Amino acid sequence: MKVSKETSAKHRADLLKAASRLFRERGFDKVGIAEIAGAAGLTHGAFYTHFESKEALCAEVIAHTWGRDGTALEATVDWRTSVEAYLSPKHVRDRATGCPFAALGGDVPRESKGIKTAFSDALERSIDVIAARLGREGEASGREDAILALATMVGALLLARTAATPQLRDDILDAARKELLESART
Amino acid sequence: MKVSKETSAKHRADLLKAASRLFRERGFDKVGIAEIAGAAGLTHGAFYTHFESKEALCAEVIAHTWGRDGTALEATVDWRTSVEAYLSPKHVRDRATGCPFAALGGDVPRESKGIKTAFSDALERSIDVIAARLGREGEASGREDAILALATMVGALLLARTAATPQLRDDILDAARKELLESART
DNA sequence: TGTACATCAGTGAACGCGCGTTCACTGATGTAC
DNA sequence: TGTACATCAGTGAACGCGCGTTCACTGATGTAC
Repeated sequence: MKVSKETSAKHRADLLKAASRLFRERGFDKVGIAEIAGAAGLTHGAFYTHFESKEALCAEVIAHTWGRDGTALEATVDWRTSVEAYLSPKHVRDRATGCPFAALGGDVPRESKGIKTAFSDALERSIDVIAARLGREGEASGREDAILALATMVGALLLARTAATPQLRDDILDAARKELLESART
Repeated sequence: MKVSKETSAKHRADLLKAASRLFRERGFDKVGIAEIAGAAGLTHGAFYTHFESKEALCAEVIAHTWGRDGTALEATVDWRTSVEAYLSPKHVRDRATGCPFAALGGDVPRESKGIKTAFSDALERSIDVIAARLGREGEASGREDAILALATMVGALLLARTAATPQLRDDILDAARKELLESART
């Protein structure tokens, strides 16, 4: 049965939201259309009135995910607090609501061009955002520092998530946190 | 038809080798048993005389991959050369023969416990190897430095592989290389 | 404002396909005599 | 050393299953009068 325009728009947003969480938690391949639709309170058939294909959804999800509950890097809190939240056991656990770079970055090179482009654009924007936060008054090295900080954080989070023991996980988080907060103080 | 013990052992090694390359290139989910068997010159049925299941293969592949053409971190060349090889456009391109942490690290948290354990063990060993290479005469901070270096390298390689332009790719590689070679000189 | 009707978001059965896995069979290997 | 036979690695057809996608149908929406 038909629903109102507002309801339909909400359903589309719900599909994106559900896909964003599920993809980050389990990857593009391990989540089906039916499960995404179900999480949004719909059946799988309705999915195709909102998206042309699963691949189209993936690309749109990527563009959509940043600016939501994503990286915690664009937050209004100070840099130190952002780094501590990023490199926390909680973020290691909460893949579904965490950083998309760490959750999906490894999958992107295997996917289609549309997905790769959307991801790369988000990466460029994130670098700019971090550079703006790190940069002290027209410093030329802003971009380089931002890239280095992002790479270290993403790498540490990724490896921490593969650690089988809390000990190893915390060693990784601690090593990265120490470095990032020290270099920020300079 | 039956084959000799030596041939059978070679077939098993060939299956592991083919799976190691294919998994790193395309991930566990996007590679099928038939394709792995085919790459090893066998049919899919033969696979099950060597491995109990695909999952069992995955776990064994992880344990098997390090110490082969893996990370380039255990090489006989000096540290600077290792870092430059790791953070090179060639390594960005050659996923199939490159670092398993960057290629499969993102998938590991989604997989079974056996896979996670195998991966975590390899991570511990790699940290030790790097610590031994970095450590200067009984330095206490060896492990921490090793973790930081590995996280930065893995994060940079992962992000560089998602970059849609050579410009962004090289910016990422350059930023990480600069940092790693500077901090090694101290 | 009220009525008639075209639109179209959502439903659920159905499809083709590829995957992991099983199994009856084959024939070379390697062992027992 | 030579022969007979049990073993078992490899083959390829077949299986059940879940997936992405399609489509005839439904009925509430929203528009034309």
